[in-house]
Amino acid sequence: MIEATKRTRLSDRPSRILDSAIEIIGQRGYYGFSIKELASACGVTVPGVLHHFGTKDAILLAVLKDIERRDYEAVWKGVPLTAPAKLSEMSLANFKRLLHATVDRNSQQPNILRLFSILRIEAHYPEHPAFEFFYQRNVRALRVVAEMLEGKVTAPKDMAIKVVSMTAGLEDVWLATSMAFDLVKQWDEAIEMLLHEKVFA
Amino acid sequence: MIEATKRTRLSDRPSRILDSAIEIIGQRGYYGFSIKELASACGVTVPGVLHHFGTKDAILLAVLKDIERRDYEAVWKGVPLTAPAKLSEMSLANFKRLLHATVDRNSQQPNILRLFSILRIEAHYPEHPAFEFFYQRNVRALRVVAEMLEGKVTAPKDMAIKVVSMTAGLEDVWLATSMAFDLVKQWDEAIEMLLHEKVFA
Amino acid sequence: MIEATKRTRLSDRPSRILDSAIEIIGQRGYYGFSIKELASACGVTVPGVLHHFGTKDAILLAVLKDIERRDYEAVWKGVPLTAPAKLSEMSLANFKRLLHATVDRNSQQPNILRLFSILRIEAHYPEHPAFEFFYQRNVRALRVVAEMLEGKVTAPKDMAIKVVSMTAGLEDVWLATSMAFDLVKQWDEAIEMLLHEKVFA
Amino acid sequence: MIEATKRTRLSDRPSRILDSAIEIIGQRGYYGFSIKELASACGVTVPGVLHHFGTKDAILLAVLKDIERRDYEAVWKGVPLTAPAKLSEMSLANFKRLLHATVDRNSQQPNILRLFSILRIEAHYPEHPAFEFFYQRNVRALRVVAEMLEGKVTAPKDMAIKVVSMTAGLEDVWLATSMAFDLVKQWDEAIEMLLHEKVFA
DNA sequence: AATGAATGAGGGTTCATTCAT
DNA sequence: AATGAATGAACCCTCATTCAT
Repeated sequence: MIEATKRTRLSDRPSRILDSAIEIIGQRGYYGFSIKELASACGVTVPGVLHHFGTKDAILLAVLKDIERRDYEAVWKGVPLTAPAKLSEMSLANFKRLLHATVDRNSQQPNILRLFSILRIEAHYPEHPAFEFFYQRNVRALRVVAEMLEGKVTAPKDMAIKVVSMTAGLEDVWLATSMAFDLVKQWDEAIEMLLHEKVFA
Repeated sequence: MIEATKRTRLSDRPSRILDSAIEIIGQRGYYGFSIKELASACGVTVPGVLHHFGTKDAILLAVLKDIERRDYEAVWKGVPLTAPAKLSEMSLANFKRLLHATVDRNSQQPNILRLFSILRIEAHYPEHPAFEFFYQRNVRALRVVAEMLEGKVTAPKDMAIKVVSMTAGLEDVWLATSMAFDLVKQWDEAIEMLLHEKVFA
Repeated sequence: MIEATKRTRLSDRPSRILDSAIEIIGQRGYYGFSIKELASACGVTVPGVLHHFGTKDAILLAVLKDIERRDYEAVWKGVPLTAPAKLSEMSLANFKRLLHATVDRNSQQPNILRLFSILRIEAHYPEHPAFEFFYQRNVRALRVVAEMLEGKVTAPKDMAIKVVSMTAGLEDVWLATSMAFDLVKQWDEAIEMLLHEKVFA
Repeated sequence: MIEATKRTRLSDRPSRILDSAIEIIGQRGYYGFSIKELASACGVTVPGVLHHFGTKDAILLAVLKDIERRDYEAVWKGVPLTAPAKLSEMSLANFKRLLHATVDRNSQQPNILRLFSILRIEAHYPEHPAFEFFYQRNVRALRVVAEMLEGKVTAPKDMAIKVVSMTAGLEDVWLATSMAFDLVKQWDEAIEMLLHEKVFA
């Protein structure tokens, strides 16, 4: 039968399944995504997929945690400031650099961006399996950005809302226009405009 | 059930169905929404719903067009400028006033806002029944805003991207935080910051 | 749903489904019985069956209630004594006559007997969907028989246990031996032996 | 705990598996019992269980034979009469003593009793893996009891049916009432009533 | 002795839809 | 205008079992 492709390395399958899941969930969201589609997309049977993750919801959460972990390693690992007290000591330039790096990374993996875009909205509904994940994530994002802006703008919490909203909004519109503009450039300009107010404060 | 007997001449049942549909689609999106749930939410049978709209996709489009029509009547009807050539003649103050009115109206019907939020993202996928609707709507929004900004900012198209993104982003974050901040106030401030660059142009 | 006559003229399909369900559940019990088998046994599709009953558990309960209703109409309807106070006024001869009629009827519908035999035991487990049904039924049987024996034997409750147990036991053994003996005759003799103690009381 | 097993040598795992199996099968029967549940109930993997027994059916039969063996050792071992010809020579007092001991033992291990109760009924169906086991067991029980009663009652075979039925019936009702009465006492009394006829014979 | 991987078959249930009434 | 019946397809998930390790 199949000699080469059938028996692969041990941990190969689960991560290949997660990769396929990102693609599919990124297109149809959680409700439009089916295990069967995922299974046949990576050449496994449906129970074969469930053998590794147990449940549809578990697949979703595994995908989210995997992406978050990789993002953390790629962007945030180098940043030594994790204690909340220290976040406010970050310079404005470093703040921009950090968020710029995040947006830049996002612009290079649009399928992951698409997944987060759609799930973030779907998960507003409390019974959604990723509700908790995104609620926490959103709260944390607003808090961290606000802390970073502490002492640099007049109303850090309000500015955090605007910065986070602008970032999410630009990413969504970017995807909606089939990536027809330079996401990073637009974001850089927008951030400049938003933070320019500091001068007058 | 007793209420159903005193039906008005023009059956208000279709519009009551649409109201329920807004609620449900706004929570679970198109894929997570089922006709059965819609039917029992407004006390009709499933074929009873289909009798009026024929198809699940048709329900979705009917909802979208109904909302768009009502929005148009509420916000845009008073604006005399519809011809593309005339849009650029609108004053910056009127431009802000118009968008402000839209955001203000949206903030008063969060369930409709939720519906547009989720569908806008879901419909990125070309096979989604509302793909065409949202693609056109998005293109039109960017074009109209850009035309309005013509002659008022240095890069109207770029600014349109930022304004549209900021609006969408704020609305999403507003919903995600259980409407924990004043959407209109944040939007007003953000628009001021974005359009402030005009001074230096 | 709550209707006296199950068999509607237009479509006897629900009652034909119940008849097939008796057969199958009587052989494999609740856990060994599948809707698919039931469906193809009476020429319907699986959703066709579920259209009428909604759920596997609901089928089971519908079967039980249908049988109980028919038994009530066939055996107990003629008995005017239903008020607990009146049960003890029943003569011993009438008591025997009533239970005899029940056993006689059971001996004529072994498939229904088989169904009750297996479910009665399966339902000892509290999570079984028929647990409540059989628990109540068992309590009621012991209570009713005890009341009937009031004033006729020295220990009515103990005798009720023996009578009920003997009846159930004989029916089970009868089924287990492929109905190799005369159930009614054995029951008549056994009851005579059990109630003979009255002489010495 | 009861140190009943004598295979204490290396691996008591098989017997621990059997103990868990008794519990589960006793609650849900053969059809409602799954290897997975059994496995996780005793901290082994599914193939781990199958490694010892090979098959689901084999587990069932191993359980039955193990119980039968222990019952034989506990109750019947002391009885010297095994040759059919000798059974009829047993005194009536010894007959009662022997069956009393069996019922007494059963009353002390209700989970095993439950298992036999449910399987005995389930196995009426010829395709059940324990059909043969219980059919033989039932035939043997009726024959052995009949032989024991030979020369002591007028119709030994009929009386055997009643004695066996009464025993099984009392055990079932006892379990159904959450063991609310004294099983052994009820059985003793019932047997007295049934065998009282000897006086008139 | 014991496990992780994988699978074919089947479980109950929901889905959007058609059709006769 | 509205319903009950019915269905094919798809849903997530569990089953007992095999096999390489």
